[in-house]
Amino acid sequence: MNYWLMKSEPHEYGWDDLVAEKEGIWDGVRNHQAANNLRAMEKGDRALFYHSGKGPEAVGIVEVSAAGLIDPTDETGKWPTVKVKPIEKLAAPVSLKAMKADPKLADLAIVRQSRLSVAPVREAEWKAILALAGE
DNA sequence: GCCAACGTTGGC
DNA sequence: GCCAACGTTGGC
Repeated sequence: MNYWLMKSEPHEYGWDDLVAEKEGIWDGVRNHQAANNLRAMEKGDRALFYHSGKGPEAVGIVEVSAAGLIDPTDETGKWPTVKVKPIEKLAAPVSLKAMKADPKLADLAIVRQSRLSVAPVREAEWKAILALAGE
């Protein structure tokens, strides 16, 4: 089981949109580092759903429901994607500020490189974030 | 193949 | 709205 963090602008595609759809496809990634992370995902992996922009915070947990897909919006047929489904909304959202303030999360990929839209999360980091969420 | 210029993303 | 970080493009 691997853990990830997936970032989205809530105005473009937010947690509520995913819940309404029941399953979402994570298309539109055109960044090699993020794409490599998408390729490394396996069905059953868990990811934090993170809202970027104003008041950036992790809001929910999703599960990878299909992995190893090709982005249907990609004309070249090369960029990867996955499908995710919502598991649960966090009891309390975890702000980027709170993550940055936690010494256990000092090496978190998203803290170190804010522009990465799909980032790995270590198991210890995952647990630390859930603790911050009051889970 | 290097590097400067430019564009985009995302936090503040 | 600004700026830092990063990626991409294009001239040489």
